[in-house]
Amino acid sequence: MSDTATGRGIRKPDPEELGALAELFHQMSDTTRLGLLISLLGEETCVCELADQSDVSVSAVSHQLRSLRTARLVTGKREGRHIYYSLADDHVRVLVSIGLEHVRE
Amino acid sequence: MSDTATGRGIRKPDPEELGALAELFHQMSDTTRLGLLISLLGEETCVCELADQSDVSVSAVSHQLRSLRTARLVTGKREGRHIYYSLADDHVRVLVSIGLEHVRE
DNA sequence: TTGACAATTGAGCAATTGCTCATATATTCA
DNA sequence: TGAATATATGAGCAATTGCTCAATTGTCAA
Repeated sequence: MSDTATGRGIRKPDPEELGALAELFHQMSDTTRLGLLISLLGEETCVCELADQSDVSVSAVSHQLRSLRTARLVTGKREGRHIYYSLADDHVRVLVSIGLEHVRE
Repeated sequence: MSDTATGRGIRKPDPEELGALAELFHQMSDTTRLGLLISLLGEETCVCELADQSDVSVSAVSHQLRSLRTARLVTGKREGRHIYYSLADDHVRVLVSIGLEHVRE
């Protein structure tokens, strides 16, 4: 069997995958970005509303959304003056869910 | 229902939980620490062997293990001159697994 | 066109991070 | 005891980070 290296069926990542994985967790490691992601677990939300919900400036939110966008964790679509952001896929939902389970136990 | 705020059954974390969650992901956001955690997905391993497997110094590994220990992601037990580290619980395994799924898709 | 609102962007700065190097502690064995 | 090995730790430094502030772009409506 090829995945005994890590036990229980996880194939050890090569350096490139390791870097990408670290980057994924890095995006979720800051309270501002993590808060944005958690807000987006619900419905798609515009920047100004995200800024209201968190307690950081619109500018700071926009900077962090850019980071999340570049890392392909969120996507935005313009509707008139507003840009509505949403989660790019469902992995974030699962990661947050497991993470919270850990933190709350 | 109380968990619609985030959709699909995740209750929104309070600020303290948010901080703890960010800290959890922070521990996994550095390639050195993440590499250590992934090494520990297999069997418990001593510091010198962890240092061999990664490509950082023993000192750097020890520093990062301290960080992981403080965050309660790993535990160490001494056996003679060696200290064998292992994962504190199974959440890391699941997080790495889901994360890799995301990165590899 | 003009004004107001929404969002992005770049520069700059304080705080944090992860390493190295030197030193200290712990354990075993001769 | 003293030497050798394993690990931990503190200081210090370069690199990174996340914010603010000011300026810019995009969109709508009067």
